[in-house]
Amino acid sequence: MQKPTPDRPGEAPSEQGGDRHRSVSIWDVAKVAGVSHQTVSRVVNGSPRVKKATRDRVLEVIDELGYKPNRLARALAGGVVRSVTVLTSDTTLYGASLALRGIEEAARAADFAVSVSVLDDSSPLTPDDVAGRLARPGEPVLVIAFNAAGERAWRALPADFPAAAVVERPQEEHAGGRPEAWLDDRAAAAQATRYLLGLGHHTVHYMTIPSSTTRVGQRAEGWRDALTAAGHPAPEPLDGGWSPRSGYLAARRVVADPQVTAVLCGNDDLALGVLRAAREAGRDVPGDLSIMGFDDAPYAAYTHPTLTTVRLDFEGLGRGAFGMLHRLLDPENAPVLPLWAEPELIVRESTGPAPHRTA
Amino acid sequence: MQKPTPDRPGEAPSEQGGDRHRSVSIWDVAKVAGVSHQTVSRVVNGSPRVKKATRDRVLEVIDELGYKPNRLARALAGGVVRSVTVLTSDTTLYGASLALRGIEEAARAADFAVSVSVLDDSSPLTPDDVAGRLARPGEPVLVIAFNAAGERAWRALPADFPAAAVVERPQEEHAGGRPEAWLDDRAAAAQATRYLLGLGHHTVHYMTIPSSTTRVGQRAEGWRDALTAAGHPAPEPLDGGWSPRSGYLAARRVVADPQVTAVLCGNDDLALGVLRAAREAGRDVPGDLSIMGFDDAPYAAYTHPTLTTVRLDFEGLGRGAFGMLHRLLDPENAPVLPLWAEPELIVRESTGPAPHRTA
DNA sequence: GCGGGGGATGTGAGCGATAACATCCCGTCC
DNA sequence: GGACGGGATGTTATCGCTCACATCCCCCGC
Repeated sequence: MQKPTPDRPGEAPSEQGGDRHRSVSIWDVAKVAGVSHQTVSRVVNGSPRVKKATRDRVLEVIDELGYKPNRLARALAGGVVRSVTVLTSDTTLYGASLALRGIEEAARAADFAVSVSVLDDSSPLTPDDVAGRLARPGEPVLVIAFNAAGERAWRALPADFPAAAVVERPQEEHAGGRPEAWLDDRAAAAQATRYLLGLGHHTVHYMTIPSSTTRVGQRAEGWRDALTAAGHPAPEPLDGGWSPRSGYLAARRVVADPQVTAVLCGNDDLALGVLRAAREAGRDVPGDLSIMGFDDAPYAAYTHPTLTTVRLDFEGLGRGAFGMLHRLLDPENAPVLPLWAEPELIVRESTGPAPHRTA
Repeated sequence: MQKPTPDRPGEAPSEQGGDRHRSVSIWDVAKVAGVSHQTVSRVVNGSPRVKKATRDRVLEVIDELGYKPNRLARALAGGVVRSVTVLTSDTTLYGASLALRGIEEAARAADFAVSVSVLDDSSPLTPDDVAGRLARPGEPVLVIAFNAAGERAWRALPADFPAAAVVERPQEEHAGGRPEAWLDDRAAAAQATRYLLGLGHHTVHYMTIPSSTTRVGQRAEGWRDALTAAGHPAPEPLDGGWSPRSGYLAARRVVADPQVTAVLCGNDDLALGVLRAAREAGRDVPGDLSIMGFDDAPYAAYTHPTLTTVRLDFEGLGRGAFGMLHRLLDPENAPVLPLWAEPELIVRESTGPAPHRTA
């Protein structure tokens, strides 16, 4: 009489008092329900080839015992994946943090676990390094590539990884390539520039955010596009960073120049810094100078003056990127169609008609 | 000599062309190095009982093959942990996002993987639910409990989980309890209030952020403490939310009251909203009305007027919380002593002497 | 009445590591 | 010179789960 019920291989013959904290496993459920562990596995994974009666009983036992599948074991055994690692370079950047939130939401809805691994500029980012950040080889990856570190990670990622990214612009070289979600910043910047030109400004200056791509960002290109299309030469862009402080520092000189009547900034933080520089230089906004941001940060509607900006749907973008990855993993997964909202111009107080030219 | 090299149990006798993508495992290293998998494991885990020569050879092979231990397998087998799940309710709140960053930094330094699970208000948060979010039972947890959802999660967490939290205030009931990291908001708010009273304001109003605890937050208490200590009755607090918009809405009425000359806000976003409300009501800041924030968000130094606020070291707090957890897991882990910086009053333009009383 | 299909289940072999215990080897000590 | 002791390694059992394949059973058709 070795086994009345198919005993768990290593089941201790003693009573259950022994182990302090072992959680209920698939075997426990199987034993109570009087089926094999594999049947339980089938029920848990929704296999169709289980008789209804059996399935119901197993479900009942699962509920009764409070069984939760162990993600680790599942992944180890090579089952369905259900986890993503997000590679991002800064969880506090407005766009990145929203994208992360979007990813997390979508992932949770799909019952995926989300790991976050932060890239700093010093990390090597060889394929090996990236692989080392994963919970297990072959785990799906989402990269938030809004800046150089993110972009590098995205490039470093071996092509055979299941991965998707939120990027500033699609990679043309890898056209065959991997799924990427992006916002049409270029068009949005062009629209913003046209809007400013339409107000009568002779030209529009642009302050850059550090771009993920080597030379110029999408926003800068859109700005240049619009200027060129309107027959205006593009002035030299101003190098900004991400913070209000960097905007302030970069703007101090230019803002004093009366020839400059409109500045489009790569994000709202920069715009805020420029706003302050303008005020210190004694220029009225928007009377003497129009200042425009990008992103529509929550505070943009409450600064003084309130910021004209472009609203970007970073959260939707994150959700979309996850959706793409999800579909990549299994084409069954419906790609939610209207993935994210288009950029939208939000006109507030910081921009206005060009001043009368006195020169 | 039964087996020249101890073959891996299920090793396919065919050549290695078969499997496409299996990563190198401990067995592969063992075979190449001519030792048992266990010896490799010992080397990887720094066990002292391996001869130097052996260790060196194994390390060499590890390097040559690019072997990386599989976290999943490691965890499954009950080895050292090296992963944390962070429970947070909103990755975009300033404090929470910084705390998350701090946690991630510290975790990475300790070679821990970080998972993030976002709590929404609707999640049930029974112990079972929390357990379901973990990669595996017994995984360490860090809770960012700045608001109600986070606080609920922290309470719901069974006491036998290895866990730590970043909280608004220590839980007195569970005094025996679990490690918690917090900033002395109460003292900071009291200090802020005293500062305002010192400017000659007859009283100070307070606008709350949604508190994690049932009735009032730490900041509100500190404010009340200071008022009481100075012999002033505390006016009814204003209910704010987290956003500039909510601050604006909540302030519109009060701000018109000339009796109100100083408002301390639960965070900078609220202060920004109040600032706008004040401007719309025609009140000069800081001439007629002093407005003060909390947090020292990056933009606070660039608003108009710039915001007097309290700088809080959320990032350090996150690092500290991880440190506590790390030590909890293994007392060996040195508790980095100066865990985080104390709150610091940052005086800028939005506060000033009380106006002369005309009434 | 019997060989065939399937559907419903069970069995056994790993996944990649660690823990616990079993060996092996070699220098010491009596 | 042999038993002893301990460091260096090897072996085996597990962790909790999924795969691939083996069974088993029942119903159908000729």
